Amino acid sequence: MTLSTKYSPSEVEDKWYAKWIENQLFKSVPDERTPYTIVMPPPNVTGVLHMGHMLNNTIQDVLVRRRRMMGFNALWVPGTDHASIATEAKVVNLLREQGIKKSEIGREEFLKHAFVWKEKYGGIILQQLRKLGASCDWDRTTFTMDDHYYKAVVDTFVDLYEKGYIYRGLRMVNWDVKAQTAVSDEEVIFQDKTDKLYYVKYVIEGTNDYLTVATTRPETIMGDSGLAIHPEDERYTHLHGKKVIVPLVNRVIPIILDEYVDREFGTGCLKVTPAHDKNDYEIGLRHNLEIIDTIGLDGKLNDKSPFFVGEDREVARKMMAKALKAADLMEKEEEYAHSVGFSERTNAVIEPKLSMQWFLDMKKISEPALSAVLEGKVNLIPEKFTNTYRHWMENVKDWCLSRQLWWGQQIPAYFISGELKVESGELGETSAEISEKISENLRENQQLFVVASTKEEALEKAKALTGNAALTLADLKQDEDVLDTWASSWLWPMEVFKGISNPDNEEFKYYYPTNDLVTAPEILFFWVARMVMAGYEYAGEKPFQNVYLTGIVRDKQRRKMSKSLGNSPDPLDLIAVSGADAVRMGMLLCSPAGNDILYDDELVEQGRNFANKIWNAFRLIKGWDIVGTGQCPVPTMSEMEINASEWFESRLNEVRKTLDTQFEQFRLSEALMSVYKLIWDDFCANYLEMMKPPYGDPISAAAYGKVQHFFEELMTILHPFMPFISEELWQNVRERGEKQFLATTQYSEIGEVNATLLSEMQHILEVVVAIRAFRASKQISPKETIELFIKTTQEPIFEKHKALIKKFLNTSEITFVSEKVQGAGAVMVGTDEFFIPLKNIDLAAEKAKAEKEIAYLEGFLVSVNKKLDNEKFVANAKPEILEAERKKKADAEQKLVALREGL
RNA sequence: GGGAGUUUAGCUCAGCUGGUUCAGAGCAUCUGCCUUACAAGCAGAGGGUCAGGGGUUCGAAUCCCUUAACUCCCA
Repeated sequence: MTLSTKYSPSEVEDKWYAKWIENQLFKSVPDERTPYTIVMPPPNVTGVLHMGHMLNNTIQDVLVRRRRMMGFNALWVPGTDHASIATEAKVVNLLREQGIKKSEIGREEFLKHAFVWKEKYGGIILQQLRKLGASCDWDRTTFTMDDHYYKAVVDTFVDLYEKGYIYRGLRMVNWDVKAQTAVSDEEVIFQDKTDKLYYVKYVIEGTNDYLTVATTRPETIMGDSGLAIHPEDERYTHLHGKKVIVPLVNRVIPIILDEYVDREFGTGCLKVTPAHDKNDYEIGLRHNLEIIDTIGLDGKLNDKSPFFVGEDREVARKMMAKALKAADLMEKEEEYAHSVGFSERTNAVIEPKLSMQWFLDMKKISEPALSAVLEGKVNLIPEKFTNTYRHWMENVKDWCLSRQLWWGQQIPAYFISGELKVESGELGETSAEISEKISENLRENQQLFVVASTKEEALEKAKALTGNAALTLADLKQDEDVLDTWASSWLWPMEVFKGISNPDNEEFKYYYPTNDLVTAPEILFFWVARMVMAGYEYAGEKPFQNVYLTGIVRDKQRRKMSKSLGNSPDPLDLIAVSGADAVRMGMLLCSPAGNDILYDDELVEQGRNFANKIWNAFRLIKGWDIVGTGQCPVPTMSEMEINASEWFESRLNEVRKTLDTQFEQFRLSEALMSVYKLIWDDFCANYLEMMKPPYGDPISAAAYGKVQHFFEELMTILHPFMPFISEELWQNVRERGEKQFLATTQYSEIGEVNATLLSEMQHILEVVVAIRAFRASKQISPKETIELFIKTTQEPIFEKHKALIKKFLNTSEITFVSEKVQGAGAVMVGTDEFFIPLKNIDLAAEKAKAEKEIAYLEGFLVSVNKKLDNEKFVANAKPEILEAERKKKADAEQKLVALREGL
């Protein structure tokens, strides 16, 4: 068999993934074993695989594969999120291309289109994850709008409402004019933008004087209902209690005093437009100002505005500026850089808008979620996120649950008759009047709407509420809005096991709480924290034990990967070129928990090189002729082979122990590095070189068996990181049955670590390196044999490993001496001395080298002696440290003696 | 403005409760090698006053204070 010197992953990866699936290796059903469960953060149904998914899912796969091999009943549940805003936007766009308007076809028809779209394009990402090697139980793939899931979300809403946690309220929301919905604070992205800052004149009533107000939004002037100054601003003390005239509109509004005003900003005068700015709304409430809503839901000026009706806010802004200039009410305008909120989904500038929404009171429900993390029932990894988490949870704001969309779970509130929505205040109403009206409505609403899981139940409730038995379904009108997507995904760890819709089922009891969650810190609050809340509220138990927060994948210049920058490689291309194993390894090697990873092609290259190294180790082993099989007498192993194998076994066990602790602490990149070095340095560079028979010679069956065994062991510990190449080589390193797979092979017990043997070999290998360096410095070719004299106090060790030294250093002869050898180059390792006879030795250079070493050691001795002569050190230092210092001293002294002798 | 975090070799990071031969790894760099497993490789080598300053201590990358730069979260 001739094998290429290069490993080609593409031939291998698809083959094994298909076999794993065909044999249902990733399927899990409850049994007597301990479960290990991960639920995948469900990607958007609209999504395509990007580098962030790659990192995140690689980590999950590593964790779950390892547990599977540790004998746990390992389960990784995949799924997708319906992502209301993002998906609805895609469907709307698609329909628009076909000339169909959402409003024309109506809700039912629209949802049909949406589902068709979802079936066709949704979940591509899950297909792509297979390329990465994701070992999910695909039969359990869940969608947040599956029937049972939909019902769970609706029932939860009803339950929370009945518990009094949900209320309706008029709030300033972030309005996305493009998507026609409110979006959460987290979905607003602030970006720096340069706009104009307009300085507008507000004439003081009854005078010719005016105040200048700086604003970026002159189109909201029509909604002004006050002008605020700081109470301690001496420039304006004389104006307290006065009134000003709104430019062009000619409405008279009061000057109010509020400490919110930043005296440094602009002129220190702030126009207050309660309907169109969050802070202004608050000020308006404090001062009982009018709320004049002049901008409609579409972002265009409405008929409450005296002019520019029907113009878009951006257009109206320019028109207003022009009109102000024409009326000589504009003092000046200047360039102004500020940060503006954009919708994450549609990129539209967010319009603060007052509207009626459903809210969840977070106070009560968030308490257990906070203490769970503080008490360590749920661990955040890395720990530093605990602070951020606490800070957020202690200042948690109520959750706006409603979204003005159709794609999602429709809010199960039924209005008994007529339209009750209060969009905003009427012209001329004060905020106090509006608040009063709202609470009136809420009181009224007690009779006017009911919340129920189904329309039929709602009807019963409505009848009971109104005492009107004649009510029919036609008298009920369900709220048009859907719930925020997070109001479905917060149930994810439970409802993937139907833990909400059928709480007593066996699967839920078995798999819940799950073990680890791997996600991005960006969604710590609006997803992770809420899952913990839901977990305690509905299962009385945390949803997971550990939350591993990954970093963000950036490019080399620390820029986020983004489509517009074009700095993100296509993960599938990467896999096609370098193989999934290489990509996985590249991503993992440089991603300690919580740190951003700076993606670079070099990382994947390192993965590819590693795969190739392993491949070539395999080729070497496969190429050996074996004697001792069949009829032939079984030759025993040589002493070197025995020593080498005992050493490697200890080394393997040592690393496996290290791996256990590294995994416990989620130090995955370190764990992978341990495996990397074990394979490359210990196995390939050392062990295989020790075991390798001279060219053309066969290897004994016994020795071969050892090598084969260790190679298999290495494949098992490599497998979670690089599942494909490890499976491929494990399958081929010896005969396997049809149904045997590395992916489901169980780890062996970790054996003993012989520390003496390890340090012994370490010393020998150090000697090898030192003498190789000596050879290199003297330009002695590796082919040239050397004679070696050893002066040591530990002769038995060198005697034991004589064959190894000979092989590694290409020595002709090894002789032990008790005196320094004249006319030879000298090398010192620890207190052992080595002499290599040379034809022409540069005595001066050797002498200079020795003197340099002596000078260093003398200096070193001074510092050690300083410590040992210090009474406080001797009195305070721990005994083992004292002991170590004394040994340093003795060793240095001994070395000095040897060096001085040499001179 | 409030809070948190980071700053260790050219790059990315380790370095636990202060103490082994004057700080480690991988990558990158340099030198020499196409030595029949692997040039996607082998054998070596160089590289850091641990951000600056001060303090505590017999002893500080590690603890405290301070300055600076950067990052994130909240307002």
